[in-house]
Amino acid sequence: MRHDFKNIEEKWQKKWEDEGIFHAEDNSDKKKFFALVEFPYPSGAGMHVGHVKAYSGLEVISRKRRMEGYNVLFPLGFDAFGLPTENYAIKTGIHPRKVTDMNIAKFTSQMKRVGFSFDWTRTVDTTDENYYKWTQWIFLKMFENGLVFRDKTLVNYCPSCKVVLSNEDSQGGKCDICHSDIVQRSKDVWYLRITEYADKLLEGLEDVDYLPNVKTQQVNWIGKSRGAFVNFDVDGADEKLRIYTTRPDTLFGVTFMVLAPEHPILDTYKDKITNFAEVEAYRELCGKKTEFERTQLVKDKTGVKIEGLSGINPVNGKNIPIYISDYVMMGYGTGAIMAVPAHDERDYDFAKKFGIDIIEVIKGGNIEEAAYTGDGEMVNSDFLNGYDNKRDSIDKMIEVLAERGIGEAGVQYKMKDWAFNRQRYWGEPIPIVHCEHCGMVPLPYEELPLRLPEIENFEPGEGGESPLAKIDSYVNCKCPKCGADAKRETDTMPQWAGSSWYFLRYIDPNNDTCLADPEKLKYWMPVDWYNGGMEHVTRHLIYSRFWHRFLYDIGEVPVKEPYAKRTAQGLILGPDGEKMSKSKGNVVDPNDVVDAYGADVLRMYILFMGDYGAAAPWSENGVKGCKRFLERVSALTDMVKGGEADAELDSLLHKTIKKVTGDIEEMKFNTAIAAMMALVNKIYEVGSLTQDRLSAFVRLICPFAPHLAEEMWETIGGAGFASLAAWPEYDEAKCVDSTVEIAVQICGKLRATVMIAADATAETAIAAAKANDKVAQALEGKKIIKEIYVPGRIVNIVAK
RNA sequence: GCGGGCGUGGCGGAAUUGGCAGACGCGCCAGACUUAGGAUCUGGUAUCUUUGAUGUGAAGGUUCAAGUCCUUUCGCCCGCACCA
Repeated sequence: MRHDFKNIEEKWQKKWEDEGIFHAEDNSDKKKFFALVEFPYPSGAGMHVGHVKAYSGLEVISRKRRMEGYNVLFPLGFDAFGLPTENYAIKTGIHPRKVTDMNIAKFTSQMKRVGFSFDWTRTVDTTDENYYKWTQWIFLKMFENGLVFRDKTLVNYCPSCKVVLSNEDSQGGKCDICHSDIVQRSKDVWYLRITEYADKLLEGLEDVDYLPNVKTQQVNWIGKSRGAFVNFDVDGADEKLRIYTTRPDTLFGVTFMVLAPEHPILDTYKDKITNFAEVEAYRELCGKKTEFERTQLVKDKTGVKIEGLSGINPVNGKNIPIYISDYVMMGYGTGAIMAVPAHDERDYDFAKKFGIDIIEVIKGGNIEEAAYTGDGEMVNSDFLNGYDNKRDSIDKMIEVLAERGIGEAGVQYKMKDWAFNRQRYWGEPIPIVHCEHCGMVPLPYEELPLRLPEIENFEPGEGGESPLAKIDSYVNCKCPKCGADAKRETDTMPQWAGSSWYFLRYIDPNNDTCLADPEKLKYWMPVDWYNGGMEHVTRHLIYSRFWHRFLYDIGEVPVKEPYAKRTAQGLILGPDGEKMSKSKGNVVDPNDVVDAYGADVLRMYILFMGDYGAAAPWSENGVKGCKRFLERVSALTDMVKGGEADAELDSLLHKTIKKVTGDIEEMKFNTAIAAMMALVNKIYEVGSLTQDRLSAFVRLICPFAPHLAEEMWETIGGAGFASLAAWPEYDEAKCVDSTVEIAVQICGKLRATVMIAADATAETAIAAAKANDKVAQALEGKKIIKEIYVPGRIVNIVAK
């Protein structure tokens, strides 16, 4: 019997929806399970196979949890603000609102066809004014708590998208949206003070169950380092030059200093700098380099010596030259460094090029040839001589120096404050008014949401200003504080704003008096399991942990960390093993697979193709294999017979239930499916099975192939929905074989296998092994030195 | 450069964490049923000089026993990257 997947899939999807069987209950005594997947950006291209893989993991786990009796919240929404929609609107003239609605409708119907068990009654849309009202509300709360500021600094700017980007959005010097080169521009922009939460974000990682590499990546991104700030007197200036170093132990090796080209002290003392023209020329040269070029590690250092100013080394009073060079960044530390060429590779390269002294202060290397960055005994260091920077910690060094009034302990982070704005239309308006008298004034909470105005032209301004700046009726307003004429902020929030708290809104999606009801938050939070892509680890995952921790600090949410557990799925590669892309023409459309093979086959194949966390190439033949398997499964209803169950088959069934139950929890879906395939092969070999064995199998496969499972469940007269039936249990006793086949090795080489009782003693096992012909033959004339029996596994006899 | 990971048949991948390497699937080979097979079913399928030997990128080592642990080395992928 061939099953008609099109009809049965439509039939069950409709029944599930009509009866609302996947709706999470709000006031329940049941144990809760909150499963979260990263909500999609509803692009015009529709659903991608990557979406299916990203959601299928927790889909299976959520379905299993429901069958285990949990109250499951497994929602999906749409992260719909963003540039692609806006660019499409610019190109076609269709309003972003319309484009978004169309795309959401398309995505929703495609998701439903896959049979995902999302609770569609809790969908959120970040572009809905009832949603972004609360995004704005959180922004104002941050403003109120001093976490929002405006600063004119060098920012990452994408000339193609005409927007300012955060550090997270310009990794590798490329725009995260269009991949063109980022340039540095001086601009007045909004920042969120995420650095204030750096330590809290680090500490929070200790209490959560994240994949180890997710944790390490976040730790590295935050990049906390401990060191010391040291002030150097400047000959020729009446202010001190402050530097940050993680190696205060090498202070006696300092032979020069380097400033970032943008360092403000240069402008303050430009009259004293006799070669200021040269300095200006070098600055101009650096300005032309992109941030990416500038951060490339290059052996060939460039720089200019500052004539007229020199530094004084605080430990020995020596006069040392000051240089500017672009290998020092204004954005990290103080924008100035003490250079120790003997023990730092970059300083070494610079000193070699400019002919500066190299003084060894740590023994262990050969400074004639290269910088020595290792540990060792300290020399040429006056009062520090005899210390060993391996034995004595950096903290000890800082202490010794501080006693002499040199430097103080300090901490630095690689993470920078979050540039929080886009000069575009399709984003949350920033609810701030600029008033001549009162400065930056937040909109009163009761005036939220601040709606996006209806406009015709979405094109951003040439000078990088928001299209909203052209709308006078929007810009001109009254100051909420003094009532005078004022101007509204025209920047909008970046893409990541709406996604920084969306999981909270699923809990209470229609609440219009607060983010979400505190009682409901208490029941549902934290998210029990969050699955998503590795690409979000240093963006969304950091941002949303920051927002959530802030909301905790102001008492809006009941738990510190939003996500108790975080896993990640691997990419699906094209059939050629390359990353799928339109230009390579290797994209597989999941909708075609659903059309040709059905949703169950698609789901099954995506989970079977390999390790869930690893990348794996698509294979059309692999899809066919899964189709074949499901055909064989569907025919099982014809094989039901009464009478006694086959004992061997029964045992395998219980082992399979145990295996699948455990594998799902570890996201080892591929081996779970392999075990079910092996079971089906065995059933075919036996030729029949009993009704209750089939019932158990149908429930077992239900999370993977739910439509087929429902159909079979109905055929065999199961009550209600298979999706809500009890998860099959296994009998531990039946998972243990009474007799086992064990391997017999002689000197580590396999010679035979023998059947013995599972609970056999070492003596009987070894005796049984020796009784084997081949073993006896191999042992003939040899002296037995050692006999090993590993229960249920192996006998190894060592003989000479 | 730093951090993380990986390397197993023709292919995707398994291996109870030190205990019979290659589960399961694909592909391939043979057979059955067929007018037909790119459908279905059954059997086979690591390699070789096949009573045996050799095999998990390479070379050493620990062990009764190594894909798994240690050392060295080669190659690939991902993240960060002149972070002072």
